[in-house]
Amino acid sequence: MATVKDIAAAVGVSVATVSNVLNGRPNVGREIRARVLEVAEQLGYRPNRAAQAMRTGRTRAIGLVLPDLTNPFFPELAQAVENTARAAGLLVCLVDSQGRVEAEADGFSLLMQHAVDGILWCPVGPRPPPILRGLQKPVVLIDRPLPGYDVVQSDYAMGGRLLAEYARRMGHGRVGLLSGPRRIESARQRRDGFAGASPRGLKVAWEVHVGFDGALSAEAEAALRRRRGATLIVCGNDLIAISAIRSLARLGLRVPEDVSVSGFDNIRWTDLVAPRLTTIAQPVGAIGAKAVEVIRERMSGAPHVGRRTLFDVALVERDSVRRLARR
Amino acid sequence: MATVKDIAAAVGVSVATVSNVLNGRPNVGREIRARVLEVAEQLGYRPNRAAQAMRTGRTRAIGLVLPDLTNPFFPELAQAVENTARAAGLLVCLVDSQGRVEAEADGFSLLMQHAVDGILWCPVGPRPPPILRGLQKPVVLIDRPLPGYDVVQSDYAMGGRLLAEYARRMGHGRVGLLSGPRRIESARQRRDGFAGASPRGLKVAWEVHVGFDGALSAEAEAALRRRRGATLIVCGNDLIAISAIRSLARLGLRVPEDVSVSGFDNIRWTDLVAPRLTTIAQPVGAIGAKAVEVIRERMSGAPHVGRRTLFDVALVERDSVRRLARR
DNA sequence: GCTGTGTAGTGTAACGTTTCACTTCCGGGA
DNA sequence: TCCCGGAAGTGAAACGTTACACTACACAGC
Repeated sequence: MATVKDIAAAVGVSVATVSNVLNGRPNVGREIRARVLEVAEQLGYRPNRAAQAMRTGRTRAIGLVLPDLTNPFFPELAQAVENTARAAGLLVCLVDSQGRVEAEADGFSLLMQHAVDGILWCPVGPRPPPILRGLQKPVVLIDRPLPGYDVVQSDYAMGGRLLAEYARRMGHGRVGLLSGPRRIESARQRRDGFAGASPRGLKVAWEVHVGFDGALSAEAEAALRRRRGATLIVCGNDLIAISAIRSLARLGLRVPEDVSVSGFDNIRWTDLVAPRLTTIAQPVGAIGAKAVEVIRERMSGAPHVGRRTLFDVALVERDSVRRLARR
Repeated sequence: MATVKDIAAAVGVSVATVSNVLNGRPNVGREIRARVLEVAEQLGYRPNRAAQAMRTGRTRAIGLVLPDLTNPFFPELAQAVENTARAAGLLVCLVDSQGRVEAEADGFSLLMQHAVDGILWCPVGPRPPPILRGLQKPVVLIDRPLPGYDVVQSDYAMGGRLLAEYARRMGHGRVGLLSGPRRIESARQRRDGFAGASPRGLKVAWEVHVGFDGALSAEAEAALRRRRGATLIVCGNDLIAISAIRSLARLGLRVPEDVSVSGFDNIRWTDLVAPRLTTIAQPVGAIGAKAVEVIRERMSGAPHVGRRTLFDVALVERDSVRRLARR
């Protein structure tokens, strides 16, 4: 591959001048500038990123650390991040921790060795791993806030509120909660948004916490069996909702005729399952794009302010929640 | 961050010796070796990949170029690839081309600038883009073969055969094909496997090609409306099958009571849709892991032999194909 | 005592780029 | 005529690592 040296030799100037041209510095005359650009083009010159990285300490690559690509929320996010980043000339380095903090730490270590310029991170745990302490590169959180970090996410409180109001409007008085993990902040926000909205006459009969991957614990199964008067099961995300529907089906209960179920995320395929899922849609693509934008600002020196960027969400009404007759 | 120089200074040897220890070269005595390792550990030394890359020309990073993370086959694949790669100390750089060859080419350019050691690629087009001509790094194809490249994929011919035999066994005599894109080799393999198996008494009544993303063309909709005696619709993948089921539902047809549908891939959620999809399962995780293994061999000098690694697939019998009464 | 061989360790150039400090040249003002 | 300032361009060091060519030394065999 062609190097600055080759260009310099071809044009008959010094490598310093070539570098100056390539980096748009002003101290080069018109003609030489033009010549250099021309030759670079025609030699198919591409800067050697490793050499640049070595000299400048910047790699023009970012890390994307995700908990589980198997949850359809994340591929969509990753796609948006990658596309936005590539448009800005940034390479995306992927880590999928499969929900394990040790894998996450390994991933960070790898990313740090490669000296990525910044990290987009959706954390699995409630606190940053020690290895991040020694990182002087910007980190921007996606979807799940952690104290002291910038974060880009949906307005989950709004989502919870929307759901609560909708439940009331549809005549539901007692609901059961199949919430996401206790230690994941975004799960808590959804839950608190719902519980906190509490329109008159809406009561949370019970609550069980389960994983976001939709695997139901024995406790959750038991809760679905008993139900204690709940006419609507409000689930922490769509995966949980789909699992709940299946579980209810095994109990001989039909959704929404016998019991209603709501989801959260509006992942693709939620309108393909039966019944089609009523859920909260979030602008995943916009979140990914915004996250890249934020980290780019941070990479170019913007101060870290622990800022939270929120996106509006919307109720998507489909078939899994039934309107109850007014008593 | 600590460098070899720091270690050398701390131990009181030359940087060359430190490097020799770190790279497991033999010409260092026991004691010094131990000292160096100890100090490296305690200084939290991590090799600077950029500097290594510069010196050796190897980055210990690989590219993963995918057509569409939105298709559930690929996240699962990406997860397997990333995990296997990370276990081998390799960083995965992601490109999602959204099915566009220009985006694919951009991605390659980016990966080449960053000098990845190899590329895992699931191509969207029928031929490699020109930019790949100038690449001297190994490329291994995943899922979709291209002439002259190594490829790791499922035995799609076997899948097609399995499906054909099953169809016959279930009493279906005339089938319609909703095949994947004509120009994608893996789609062709599935199709040919099915059509080529042709047990006695099994007839392909019609065939329409559609995209792997499950968006049905007007022609496809029309074919589903007419059906021309087909009792089973054999779909190129699960996304197509799910779309077909929806489309049939809009026509007032129930699956499998009125018409049967089969899928391909066994993506997650296929047992959540209604009816649960009968399909062909492929070992996605194993494919991803194997692909990493193959590219690692290639990276360490194994010759390029245009080798094809095939994985067995299996029929997953669920509810979307009905047994027909023997006439 | 000499040569040969093997082990342990070192000095330093090189990879491709950026950047600081420097030189050279030219024109204008005093 | 001399000096100054700015514009245009250059030399070379530096980033962290590796690897080649080398030295120093000990010891065995004759």
